[in-house]
Amino acid sequence: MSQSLDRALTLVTSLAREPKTLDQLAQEVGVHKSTVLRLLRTLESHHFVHREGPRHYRLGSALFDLANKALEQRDVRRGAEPALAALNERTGHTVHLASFEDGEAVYIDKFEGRHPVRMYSRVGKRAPLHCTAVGKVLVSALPTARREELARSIAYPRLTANTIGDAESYLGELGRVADRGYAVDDAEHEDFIHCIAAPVRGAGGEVLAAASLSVPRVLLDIDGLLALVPDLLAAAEEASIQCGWSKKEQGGISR
Amino acid sequence: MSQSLDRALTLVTSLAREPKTLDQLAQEVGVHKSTVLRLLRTLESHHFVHREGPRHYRLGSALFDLANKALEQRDVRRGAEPALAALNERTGHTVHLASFEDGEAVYIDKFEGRHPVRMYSRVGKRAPLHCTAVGKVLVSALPTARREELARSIAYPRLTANTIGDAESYLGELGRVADRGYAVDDAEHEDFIHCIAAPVRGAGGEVLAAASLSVPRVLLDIDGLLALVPDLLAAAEEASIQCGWSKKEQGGISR
DNA sequence: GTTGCTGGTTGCACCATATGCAACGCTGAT
DNA sequence: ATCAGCGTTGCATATGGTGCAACCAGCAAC
Repeated sequence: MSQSLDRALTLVTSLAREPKTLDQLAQEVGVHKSTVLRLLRTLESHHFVHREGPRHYRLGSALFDLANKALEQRDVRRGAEPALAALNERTGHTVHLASFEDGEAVYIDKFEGRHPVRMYSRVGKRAPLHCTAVGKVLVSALPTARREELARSIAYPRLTANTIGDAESYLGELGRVADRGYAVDDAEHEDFIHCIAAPVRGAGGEVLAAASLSVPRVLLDIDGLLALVPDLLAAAEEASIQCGWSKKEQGGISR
Repeated sequence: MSQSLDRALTLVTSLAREPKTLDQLAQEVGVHKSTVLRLLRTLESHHFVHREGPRHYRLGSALFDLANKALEQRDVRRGAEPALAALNERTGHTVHLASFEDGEAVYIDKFEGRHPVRMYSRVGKRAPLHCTAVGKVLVSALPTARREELARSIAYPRLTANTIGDAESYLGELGRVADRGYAVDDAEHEDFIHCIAAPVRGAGGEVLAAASLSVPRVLLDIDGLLALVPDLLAAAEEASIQCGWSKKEQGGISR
Protein backbone atom coordinates (compact mmCIF):
# COMPACT_ATOMS: atom_id res chain seq x y z
CA MET A 1 0.00 0.00 0.00
CA SER A 2 2.85 2.36 0.67
CA GLN A 3 5.59 1.68 -1.79
CA SER A 4 8.54 3.29 -0.12
CA LEU A 5 7.69 1.89 3.27
CA ASP A 6 7.18 -1.50 1.76
CA ARG A 7 10.57 -1.34 0.14
CA ALA A 8 12.21 -0.14 3.30
CA LEU A 9 10.78 -3.01 5.30
CA THR A 10 11.93 -5.43 2.66
CA LEU A 11 15.37 -3.93 3.00
CA VAL A 12 15.40 -4.43 6.72
CA THR A 13 14.27 -8.02 6.53
CA SER A 14 16.86 -8.65 3.89
CA LEU A 15 19.57 -7.13 6.05
CA ALA A 16 18.54 -9.47 8.81
CA ARG A 17 19.97 -12.38 6.88
CA GLU A 18 23.41 -10.83 6.69
CA PRO A 19 25.10 -7.45 6.43
CA LYS A 20 25.07 -6.28 2.85
CA THR A 21 26.39 -3.62 0.55
CA LEU A 22 24.32 -0.90 -1.02
CA ASP A 23 24.12 -2.18 -4.59
CA GLN A 24 23.51 -5.67 -3.37
CA LEU A 25 20.45 -4.37 -1.63
CA ALA A 26 19.43 -2.27 -4.60
CA GLN A 27 19.61 -5.26 -6.87
CA GLU A 28 17.76 -7.47 -4.46
CA VAL A 29 14.80 -5.15 -4.13
CA GLY A 30 14.99 -4.03 -7.73
CA VAL A 31 15.40 -0.30 -7.23
CA HIS A 32 18.02 2.26 -7.99
CA LYS A 33 20.79 2.46 -5.44
CA SER A 34 20.25 6.12 -4.73
CA THR A 35 16.75 5.21 -3.64
CA VAL A 36 18.09 2.55 -1.35
CA LEU A 37 20.55 5.04 0.03
CA ARG A 38 17.80 7.45 0.99
CA LEU A 39 15.73 4.76 2.59
CA LEU A 40 18.71 3.50 4.51
CA ARG A 41 19.43 6.97 5.76
CA THR A 42 15.98 7.39 7.17
CA LEU A 43 16.17 3.95 8.69
CA GLU A 44 19.51 4.87 10.13
CA SER A 45 18.22 8.09 11.64
CA HIS A 46 15.77 5.98 13.63
CA HIS A 47 18.49 3.48 14.55
CA PHE A 48 16.79 0.72 12.61
CA VAL A 49 19.91 0.04 10.64
CA HIS A 50 23.47 0.85 11.44
CA ARG A 51 26.33 1.29 9.06
CA GLU A 52 29.86 0.66 10.04
CA GLY A 53 32.25 1.68 7.36
CA PRO A 54 31.63 1.08 3.68
CA ARG A 55 30.26 -2.28 2.60
CA HIS A 56 28.58 -2.81 5.92
CA TYR A 57 24.99 -2.17 6.73
CA ARG A 58 23.72 -4.02 9.76
CA LEU A 59 20.52 -4.02 11.74
CA GLY A 60 20.45 -1.25 14.31
CA SER A 61 19.74 -1.14 17.98
CA ALA A 62 16.22 0.24 17.74
CA LEU A 63 15.22 -3.26 16.79
CA PHE A 64 16.48 -4.75 20.04
CA ASP A 65 14.91 -1.98 21.95
CA LEU A 66 11.50 -2.24 20.34
CA ALA A 67 11.47 -5.99 20.41
CA ASN A 68 12.24 -6.16 24.08
CA LYS A 69 9.77 -3.45 24.93
CA ALA A 70 7.17 -5.36 22.97
CA LEU A 71 7.99 -8.58 24.72
CA GLU A 72 7.75 -6.88 28.07
CA GLN A 73 4.28 -5.75 27.13
CA ARG A 74 3.10 -9.28 26.66
CA ASP A 75 1.88 -10.13 30.08
CA VAL A 76 1.71 -13.83 29.29
CA ARG A 77 5.41 -13.82 28.94
CA ARG A 78 6.00 -12.14 32.25
CA GLY A 79 3.47 -14.27 34.04
CA ALA A 80 4.71 -17.53 32.64
CA GLU A 81 8.40 -16.87 33.07
CA PRO A 82 9.05 -18.20 36.57
CA ALA A 83 7.15 -21.43 36.04
CA LEU A 84 8.84 -22.09 32.71
CA ALA A 85 12.28 -21.24 34.00
CA ALA A 86 11.72 -23.68 36.82
CA LEU A 87 10.57 -26.37 34.39
CA ASN A 88 13.67 -25.77 32.32
CA GLU A 89 15.86 -25.92 35.38
CA ARG A 90 14.22 -29.10 36.62
CA THR A 91 14.26 -31.05 33.37
CA GLY A 92 17.27 -29.53 31.63
CA HIS A 93 15.34 -29.50 28.35
CA THR A 94 14.47 -26.65 26.04
CA VAL A 95 11.25 -24.85 26.96
CA HIS A 96 9.29 -22.67 24.54
CA LEU A 97 6.42 -20.30 24.95
CA ALA A 98 4.44 -19.59 21.78
CA SER A 99 1.36 -17.58 20.97
CA PHE A 100 -1.05 -17.51 18.08
CA GLU A 101 -0.72 -14.61 15.71
CA ASP A 102 -2.08 -14.12 12.21
CA GLY A 103 -2.59 -17.79 11.56
CA GLU A 104 0.81 -18.84 12.78
CA ALA A 105 2.53 -19.83 15.99
CA VAL A 106 5.18 -17.37 17.15
CA TYR A 107 7.78 -18.12 19.78
CA ILE A 108 7.69 -15.40 22.39
CA ASP A 109 10.05 -16.92 24.89
CA LYS A 110 12.66 -19.60 25.10
CA PHE A 111 14.72 -21.31 27.77
CA GLU A 112 17.72 -23.07 26.37
CA GLY A 113 18.23 -26.72 27.31
CA ARG A 114 21.41 -27.81 29.06
CA HIS A 115 22.22 -30.73 26.82
CA PRO A 116 24.80 -30.42 24.07
CA VAL A 117 22.33 -31.54 21.37
CA ARG A 118 19.84 -28.72 21.07
CA MET A 119 17.00 -27.61 18.93
CA TYR A 120 17.51 -24.53 16.81
CA SER A 121 14.94 -21.84 17.29
CA ARG A 122 14.73 -18.22 18.17
CA VAL A 123 12.33 -15.87 19.88
CA GLY A 124 10.23 -14.30 17.13
CA LYS A 125 10.52 -17.30 14.87
CA ARG A 126 7.30 -18.56 13.32
CA ALA A 127 6.43 -22.21 13.52
CA PRO A 128 4.02 -24.20 11.37
CA LEU A 129 0.74 -25.17 12.95
CA HIS A 130 0.28 -28.68 11.65
CA CYS A 131 3.44 -30.32 12.87
CA THR A 132 4.38 -28.68 16.15
CA ALA A 133 3.02 -29.38 19.58
CA VAL A 134 2.53 -25.69 20.31
CA GLY A 135 0.70 -25.25 17.02
CA LYS A 136 -1.71 -28.03 17.86
CA VAL A 137 -2.43 -26.65 21.31
CA LEU A 138 -3.07 -23.15 19.98
CA VAL A 139 -5.34 -24.26 17.15
CA SER A 140 -7.26 -26.73 19.28
CA ALA A 141 -8.19 -23.81 21.52
CA LEU A 142 -9.88 -21.84 18.75
CA PRO A 143 -13.66 -21.87 18.37
CA THR A 144 -14.77 -24.84 16.27
CA ALA A 145 -15.67 -22.87 13.16
CA ARG A 146 -12.38 -21.00 13.03
CA ARG A 147 -10.51 -24.18 13.76
CA GLU A 148 -12.05 -26.03 10.83
CA GLU A 149 -11.61 -23.13 8.49
CA LEU A 150 -7.98 -22.89 9.47
CA ALA A 151 -7.39 -26.62 9.22
CA ARG A 152 -8.69 -26.57 5.66
CA SER A 153 -6.82 -23.46 4.63
CA ILE A 154 -3.28 -24.34 5.64
CA ALA A 155 -0.83 -26.29 3.51
CA TYR A 156 0.51 -29.53 4.93
CA PRO A 157 4.14 -29.71 3.87
CA ARG A 158 5.56 -33.09 4.80
CA LEU A 159 8.64 -32.35 6.87
CA THR A 160 9.32 -35.82 8.27
CA ALA A 161 7.86 -39.29 7.92
CA ASN A 162 5.42 -38.60 10.74
CA THR A 163 4.08 -35.25 9.59
CA ILE A 164 0.30 -35.01 9.45
CA GLY A 165 -0.60 -34.63 5.79
CA ASP A 166 -4.23 -33.53 5.50
CA ALA A 167 -6.98 -31.55 7.16
CA GLU A 168 -8.99 -34.59 8.28
CA SER A 169 -6.22 -36.23 10.26
CA TYR A 170 -5.28 -32.84 11.64
CA LEU A 171 -8.79 -32.17 12.91
CA GLY A 172 -8.83 -35.60 14.47
CA GLU A 173 -5.55 -34.90 16.21
CA LEU A 174 -6.85 -31.55 17.45
CA GLY A 175 -9.81 -33.31 19.02
CA ARG A 176 -7.48 -35.61 20.92
CA VAL A 177 -5.39 -32.66 22.01
CA ALA A 178 -8.42 -30.84 23.37
CA ASP A 179 -9.53 -33.97 25.21
CA ARG A 180 -6.31 -34.78 27.00
CA GLY A 181 -5.23 -31.21 27.54
CA TYR A 182 -1.81 -31.53 25.93
CA ALA A 183 -0.31 -32.11 22.50
CA VAL A 184 2.49 -34.29 21.21
CA ASP A 185 4.75 -33.74 18.25
CA ASP A 186 6.27 -37.15 17.63
CA ALA A 187 9.11 -36.04 15.34
CA GLU A 188 6.61 -34.53 12.95
CA HIS A 189 8.56 -31.33 12.48
CA GLU A 190 12.17 -32.38 12.73
CA ASP A 191 13.47 -35.90 12.62
CA PHE A 192 15.62 -35.60 15.69
CA ILE A 193 13.25 -33.89 18.01
CA HIS A 194 9.94 -34.56 19.65
CA CYS A 195 7.89 -32.24 21.82
CA ILE A 196 4.96 -31.98 24.16
CA ALA A 197 2.95 -28.82 24.74
CA ALA A 198 0.21 -27.57 27.03
CA PRO A 199 -1.95 -24.46 27.10
CA VAL A 200 -1.37 -21.43 29.32
CA ARG A 201 -4.70 -19.83 30.19
CA GLY A 202 -5.77 -16.36 31.26
CA ALA A 203 -8.38 -15.00 33.63
CA GLY A 204 -11.35 -16.05 31.49
CA GLY A 205 -9.97 -19.52 30.82
CA GLU A 206 -9.01 -18.48 27.27
CA VAL A 207 -5.76 -19.85 25.94
CA LEU A 208 -3.09 -17.15 25.87
CA ALA A 209 -0.17 -19.21 24.74
CA ALA A 210 1.29 -22.69 24.63
CA ALA A 211 4.25 -23.95 26.65
CA SER A 212 6.33 -26.79 25.32
CA LEU A 213 9.21 -29.10 26.10
CA SER A 214 11.44 -30.06 23.16
CA VAL A 215 13.86 -32.91 23.56
CA PRO A 216 16.16 -34.72 21.13
CA ARG A 217 15.17 -38.34 20.57
CA VAL A 218 18.65 -39.50 21.36
CA LEU A 219 18.17 -38.35 24.92
CA LEU A 220 14.70 -39.69 25.57
CA ASP A 221 12.42 -42.06 23.67
CA ILE A 222 8.77 -41.23 23.25
CA ASP A 223 7.78 -42.93 26.50
CA GLY A 224 10.44 -41.05 28.37
CA LEU A 225 9.09 -37.85 26.89
CA LEU A 226 5.51 -38.67 27.79
CA ALA A 227 6.63 -39.31 31.33
CA LEU A 228 7.35 -35.59 31.51
CA VAL A 229 3.76 -34.64 30.69
CA PRO A 230 2.66 -34.23 34.32
CA ASP A 231 5.64 -31.99 34.92
CA LEU A 232 4.77 -29.88 31.91
CA LEU A 233 1.10 -29.68 32.86
CA ALA A 234 2.01 -28.57 36.36
CA ALA A 235 4.24 -25.82 34.99
CA ALA A 236 1.59 -24.70 32.51
CA GLU A 237 -0.96 -24.60 35.29
CA GLU A 238 1.33 -22.60 37.51
CA ALA A 239 1.92 -20.21 34.62
CA SER A 240 -1.82 -19.96 34.02
CA ILE A 241 -2.42 -19.08 37.64
CA GLN A 242 0.14 -16.31 37.38
CA CYS A 243 -1.77 -15.03 34.36
CA GLY A 244 -4.97 -14.72 36.35
CA TRP A 245 -6.54 -18.09 35.67
CA SER A 246 -8.25 -19.89 38.53
CA LYS A 247 -8.62 -23.63 38.61
CA LYS A 248 -12.35 -23.87 39.29
CA GLU A 249 -13.78 -22.38 36.13
CA GLN A 250 -12.18 -25.05 34.01
CA GLY A 251 -13.90 -26.87 31.17
CA GLY A 252 -16.39 -24.33 29.87
CA ILE A 253 -14.42 -22.49 27.26
CA SER A 254 -12.33 -24.68 25.01
CA ARG A 255 -14.57 -26.78 22.73
CA MET B 1 14.73 12.06 3.92
CA SER B 2 11.83 9.81 3.12
CA GLN B 3 8.73 11.27 4.60
CA SER B 4 6.43 8.29 4.67
CA LEU B 5 9.08 5.96 5.96
CA ASP B 6 10.02 8.48 8.59
CA ARG B 7 6.43 8.71 9.72
CA ALA B 8 6.03 4.97 9.74
CA LEU B 9 9.07 4.51 11.93
CA THR B 10 7.78 7.16 14.27
CA LEU B 11 4.54 5.24 14.46
CA VAL B 12 6.31 2.05 15.37
CA THR B 13 8.40 3.65 18.07
CA SER B 14 5.31 5.28 19.43
CA LEU B 15 3.47 1.98 19.49
CA ALA B 16 6.32 0.56 21.47
CA ARG B 17 5.28 2.62 24.46
CA GLU B 18 1.79 1.16 24.54
CA PRO B 19 -0.87 -0.17 22.21
CA LYS B 20 -2.82 2.71 20.71
CA THR B 21 -5.81 3.54 18.58
CA LEU B 22 -5.68 4.87 15.06
CA ASP B 23 -6.65 8.48 15.71
CA GLN B 24 -4.41 8.62 18.73
CA LEU B 25 -1.53 7.76 16.48
CA ALA B 26 -2.70 10.16 13.78
CA GLN B 27 -2.81 12.98 16.27
CA GLU B 28 0.53 12.10 17.77
CA VAL B 29 2.35 12.18 14.47
CA GLY B 30 0.26 15.01 13.09
CA VAL B 31 -1.06 13.25 10.01
CA HIS B 32 -4.46 12.40 8.69
CA LYS B 33 -5.77 9.11 9.97
CA SER B 34 -6.26 7.64 6.54
CA THR B 35 -2.55 8.09 6.01
CA VAL B 36 -1.80 6.35 9.26
CA LEU B 37 -4.11 3.56 8.24
CA ARG B 38 -2.22 2.94 5.03
CA LEU B 39 1.10 2.98 6.79
CA LEU B 40 -0.13 0.60 9.43
CA ARG B 41 -1.39 -1.75 6.78
CA THR B 42 1.96 -1.98 5.10
CA LEU B 43 3.63 -2.40 8.46
CA GLU B 44 1.15 -5.10 9.25
CA SER B 45 1.80 -6.94 6.00
CA HIS B 46 5.41 -7.25 7.10
CA HIS B 47 4.40 -8.31 10.61
CA PHE B 48 5.91 -5.17 12.10
CA VAL B 49 2.69 -4.30 13.81
CA HIS B 50 -0.21 -6.48 14.71
CA ARG B 51 -3.78 -5.46 15.23
CA GLU B 52 -6.07 -7.40 17.42
CA GLY B 53 -9.59 -6.13 17.18
CA PRO B 54 -10.42 -2.47 17.00
CA ARG B 55 -8.64 -0.08 19.33
CA HIS B 56 -5.59 -2.28 19.49
CA TYR B 57 -2.47 -1.94 17.47
CA ARG B 58 0.54 -3.66 18.96
CA LEU B 59 4.07 -4.32 17.81
CA GLY B 60 4.28 -7.41 15.66
CA SER B 61 6.46 -10.45 15.72
CA ALA B 62 8.80 -9.42 12.93
CA LEU B 63 10.44 -7.19 15.50
CA PHE B 64 11.31 -10.07 17.80
CA ASP B 65 12.52 -12.04 14.90
CA LEU B 66 14.73 -9.34 13.45
CA ALA B 67 16.07 -8.31 16.80
CA ASN B 68 17.14 -11.77 17.73
CA LYS B 69 18.60 -12.45 14.34
CA ALA B 70 20.55 -9.24 14.65
CA LEU B 71 21.79 -10.15 18.09
CA GLU B 72 22.88 -13.54 16.84
CA GLN B 73 24.90 -11.80 14.17
CA ARG B 74 26.94 -9.94 16.73
CA ASP B 75 29.73 -12.34 17.31
CA VAL B 76 30.87 -10.49 20.43
CA ARG B 77 27.67 -11.47 22.03
CA ARG B 78 28.02 -15.11 21.20
CA GLY B 79 31.66 -15.20 22.15
CA ALA B 80 31.21 -13.43 25.43
CA GLU B 81 28.13 -15.26 26.54
CA PRO B 82 29.62 -18.21 28.45
CA ALA B 83 32.11 -16.12 30.39
CA LEU B 84 29.48 -13.55 31.34
CA ALA B 85 26.91 -16.15 32.28
CA ALA B 86 29.50 -17.73 34.53
CA LEU B 87 30.33 -14.38 36.10
CA ASN B 88 26.65 -13.79 36.72
CA GLU B 89 26.26 -17.24 38.20
CA ARG B 90 29.30 -16.81 40.44
CA THR B 91 28.52 -13.35 41.79
CA GLY B 92 24.73 -13.31 41.58
CA HIS B 93 24.86 -9.74 40.29
CA THR B 94 23.54 -8.23 37.12
CA VAL B 95 25.95 -8.45 34.19
CA HIS B 96 25.69 -6.27 31.08
CA LEU B 97 27.39 -6.35 27.74
CA ALA B 98 27.36 -3.05 25.86
CA SER B 99 28.80 -1.87 22.59
CA PHE B 100 29.51 1.53 21.11
CA GLU B 101 27.15 2.66 18.39
CA ASP B 102 26.56 6.09 16.92
CA GLY B 103 28.01 7.94 19.86
CA GLU B 104 26.13 6.00 22.46
CA ALA B 105 26.48 2.84 24.50
CA VAL B 106 23.92 0.17 23.67
CA TYR B 107 23.21 -2.86 25.82
CA ILE B 108 23.44 -5.95 23.67
CA ASP B 109 23.16 -8.56 26.38
CA LYS B 110 22.08 -8.83 29.94
CA PHE B 111 22.18 -11.43 32.69
CA GLU B 112 19.71 -10.72 35.44
CA GLY B 113 21.03 -10.65 39.00
CA ARG B 114 19.59 -12.98 41.60
CA HIS B 115 18.97 -10.39 44.28
CA PRO B 116 15.55 -8.93 44.83
CA VAL B 117 16.79 -5.37 44.38
CA ARG B 118 17.69 -5.05 40.73
CA MET B 119 18.66 -2.50 38.22
CA TYR B 120 16.21 -1.69 35.50
CA SER B 121 17.55 -2.03 32.00
CA ARG B 122 16.79 -3.81 28.81
CA VAL B 123 18.69 -5.19 25.88
CA GLY B 124 18.64 -2.49 23.21
CA LYS B 125 18.49 0.32 25.73
CA ARG B 126 20.92 3.18 25.22
CA ALA B 127 23.04 4.39 28.07
CA PRO B 128 24.80 7.74 28.48
CA LEU B 129 28.55 7.74 28.04
CA HIS B 130 29.61 10.11 30.78
CA CYS B 131 28.15 8.41 33.81
CA THR B 132 28.22 4.69 33.18
CA ALA B 133 31.09 2.30 33.59
CA VAL B 134 30.49 0.74 30.21
CA GLY B 135 30.40 4.16 28.58
CA LYS B 136 33.75 5.07 30.07
CA VAL B 137 35.36 1.85 28.94
CA LEU B 138 34.05 2.21 25.40
CA VAL B 139 35.07 5.83 25.01
CA SER B 140 38.47 5.35 26.58
CA ALA B 141 39.18 2.81 23.85
CA LEU B 142 38.63 5.27 21.02
CA PRO B 143 41.59 6.93 19.29
CA THR B 144 42.66 10.05 21.16
CA ALA B 145 41.32 12.54 18.63
CA ARG B 146 37.91 10.99 18.44
CA ARG B 147 37.82 10.63 22.19
CA GLU B 148 38.48 14.30 22.80
CA GLU B 149 36.04 15.38 20.13
CA LEU B 150 33.40 13.19 21.68
CA ALA B 151 34.14 14.32 25.21
CA ARG B 152 33.62 17.93 24.15
CA SER B 153 30.52 17.26 22.11
CA ILE B 154 28.35 15.42 24.61
CA ALA B 155 26.11 17.03 27.18
CA TYR B 156 26.78 16.27 30.82
CA PRO B 157 23.39 16.00 32.48
CA ARG B 158 23.84 15.68 36.23
CA LEU B 159 21.95 12.56 37.21
CA THR B 160 23.26 12.10 40.73
CA ALA B 161 25.55 13.95 43.13
CA ASN B 162 28.56 12.09 41.75
CA THR B 163 27.96 12.58 38.04
CA ILE B 164 30.91 13.95 36.13
CA GLY B 165 29.94 17.40 34.93
CA ASP B 166 32.38 18.57 32.28
CA ALA B 167 34.67 17.45 29.50
CA GLU B 168 37.91 18.07 31.41
CA SER B 169 37.09 15.83 34.34
CA TYR B 170 35.70 13.28 31.94
CA LEU B 171 38.90 13.15 29.92
CA GLY B 172 40.86 12.79 33.14
CA GLU B 173 38.67 9.91 34.19
CA LEU B 174 39.07 8.26 30.79
CA GLY B 175 42.83 8.40 31.20
CA ARG B 176 42.60 6.60 34.52
CA VAL B 177 40.27 4.01 32.98
CA ALA B 178 42.71 3.30 30.16
CA ASP B 179 45.56 2.99 32.67
CA ARG B 180 44.01 0.54 35.06
CA GLY B 181 42.04 -1.39 32.44
CA TYR B 182 38.64 -1.04 34.06
CA ALA B 183 36.11 1.67 34.85
CA VAL B 184 34.02 2.49 37.88
CA ASP B 185 30.66 4.18 38.05
CA ASP B 186 30.36 5.23 41.68
CA ALA B 187 26.62 5.94 41.70
CA GLU B 188 27.08 8.49 38.95
CA HIS B 189 24.13 7.31 36.93
CA GLU B 190 21.64 6.13 39.51
CA ASP B 191 21.80 6.81 43.21
CA PHE B 192 21.25 3.25 44.29
CA ILE B 193 23.61 1.48 41.98
CA HIS B 194 27.30 1.38 41.28
CA CYS B 195 29.10 -0.53 38.58
CA ILE B 196 32.46 -1.68 37.31
CA ALA B 197 33.23 -2.43 33.69
CA ALA B 198 36.04 -3.89 31.62
CA PRO B 199 36.74 -4.14 27.89
CA VAL B 200 36.15 -7.20 25.75
CA ARG B 201 38.68 -7.31 22.94
CA GLY B 202 38.79 -8.91 19.50
CA ALA B 203 41.50 -10.51 17.41
CA GLY B 204 43.40 -7.27 16.77
CA GLY B 205 43.19 -6.13 20.37
CA GLU B 206 40.48 -3.61 19.45
CA VAL B 207 37.69 -3.13 21.97
CA LEU B 208 34.50 -4.80 20.76
CA ALA B 209 32.34 -4.20 23.79
CA ALA B 210 32.33 -3.58 27.52
CA ALA B 211 31.24 -6.02 30.18
CA SER B 212 29.96 -4.70 33.48
CA LEU B 213 28.77 -5.71 36.91
CA SER B 214 25.98 -3.60 38.40
CA VAL B 215 25.21 -3.93 42.05
CA PRO B 216 22.88 -2.04 44.40
CA ARG B 217 24.76 -0.13 47.08
CA VAL B 218 22.65 -1.68 49.79
CA LEU B 219 24.21 -5.02 48.97
CA LEU B 220 27.83 -3.99 48.69
CA ASP B 221 29.71 -0.83 49.52
CA ILE B 222 32.25 0.57 47.10
CA ASP B 223 35.10 -1.47 48.55
CA GLY B 224 33.05 -4.62 48.31
CA LEU B 225 32.37 -3.79 44.69
CA LEU B 226 36.01 -3.10 43.91
CA ALA B 227 36.88 -6.45 45.41
CA LEU B 228 35.01 -7.96 42.45
CA VAL B 229 37.28 -6.27 39.90
CA PRO B 230 39.63 -9.26 39.48
CA ASP B 231 36.64 -11.48 38.92
CA LEU B 232 35.27 -9.13 36.28
CA LEU B 233 38.63 -8.77 34.58
CA ALA B 234 39.02 -12.52 34.42
CA ALA B 235 35.61 -12.88 32.84
CA ALA B 236 36.29 -10.10 30.36
CA GLU B 237 39.58 -11.71 29.45
CA GLU B 238 37.97 -15.08 28.99
CA ALA B 239 35.34 -13.42 26.78
CA SER B 240 38.07 -11.68 24.79
CA ILE B 241 39.84 -14.94 24.18
CA GLN B 242 36.63 -16.43 22.86
CA CYS B 243 36.42 -13.46 20.51
CA GLY B 244 39.80 -14.19 19.02
CA TRP B 245 42.01 -12.04 21.20
CA SER B 246 45.30 -13.47 22.39
CA LYS B 247 47.00 -12.32 25.54
CA LYS B 248 50.46 -11.54 24.14
CA GLU B 249 49.69 -8.67 21.82
CA GLN B 250 48.38 -6.59 24.68
CA GLY B 251 49.21 -2.95 25.20
CA GLY B 252 49.75 -1.67 21.71
CA ILE B 253 46.34 -0.55 20.63
CA SER B 254 44.41 1.38 23.24
CA ARG B 255 46.01 4.79 23.81
C1' DG C 1 -35.98 3.91 17.65
C1' DT C 2 -33.24 7.67 17.29
C1' DT C 3 -29.28 10.23 18.10
C1' DG C 4 -24.59 10.99 18.79
C1' DC C 5 -20.12 9.25 19.39
C1' DT C 6 -15.83 6.91 18.40
C1' DG C 7 -13.01 4.19 15.40
C1' DG C 8 -12.22 2.47 11.02
C1' DT C 9 -12.67 2.51 5.78
C1' DT C 10 -13.01 4.09 0.86
C1' DG C 11 -12.51 7.03 -3.62
C1' DC C 12 -10.85 10.82 -5.47
C1' DA C 13 -8.05 15.03 -7.02
C1' DC C 14 -3.85 17.30 -6.22
C1' DC C 15 0.77 18.18 -5.83
C1' DA C 16 4.46 17.07 -2.71
C1' DT C 17 7.74 13.63 -2.71
C1' DA C 18 10.02 9.59 -3.88
C1' DT C 19 12.32 7.94 -7.81
C1' DG C 20 15.76 7.06 -11.56
C1' DC C 21 19.34 8.96 -14.05
C1' DA C 22 23.86 10.49 -14.93
C1' DA C 23 27.76 12.46 -13.31
C1' DC C 24 31.18 12.97 -9.58
C1' DG C 25 34.37 11.58 -5.68
C1' DC C 26 36.56 8.55 -2.96
C1' DT C 27 39.28 4.39 -1.72
C1' DG C 28 41.83 0.53 -2.43
C1' DA C 29 43.54 -2.95 -5.69
C1' DT C 30 46.18 -4.13 -10.08
C1' DA D 1 48.46 5.57 -13.47
C1' DT D 2 44.48 3.22 -14.18
C1' DC D 3 40.57 0.90 -13.03
C1' DA D 4 36.76 -0.94 -10.53
C1' DG D 5 33.63 -0.83 -6.84
C1' DC D 6 30.97 1.81 -3.75
C1' DG D 7 28.81 5.74 -2.03
C1' DT D 8 27.07 10.42 -2.83
C1' DT D 9 24.77 14.57 -4.99
C1' DG D 10 21.45 17.59 -7.96
C1' DC D 11 18.03 17.64 -10.86
C1' DA D 12 13.57 16.80 -13.76
C1' DT D 13 9.82 13.89 -13.97
C1' DA D 14 5.43 11.54 -12.77
C1' DT D 15 4.34 8.36 -9.50
C1' DG D 16 2.57 7.51 -5.46
C1' DG D 17 1.49 9.43 -0.96
C1' DT D 18 -1.51 12.71 1.09
C1' DG D 19 -5.61 15.12 2.95
C1' DC D 20 -10.31 15.65 2.52
C1' DA D 21 -14.95 14.51 3.03
C1' DA D 22 -18.20 11.26 3.03
C1' DC D 23 -19.53 6.68 4.63
C1' DC D 24 -19.98 2.45 7.48
C1' DA D 25 -20.21 -0.22 11.77
C1' DG D 26 -20.53 -0.81 16.53
C1' DC D 27 -21.94 1.00 20.94
C1' DA D 28 -23.99 3.89 24.65
C1' DA D 29 -27.13 7.09 26.03
C1' DC D 30 -31.54 8.93 26.03
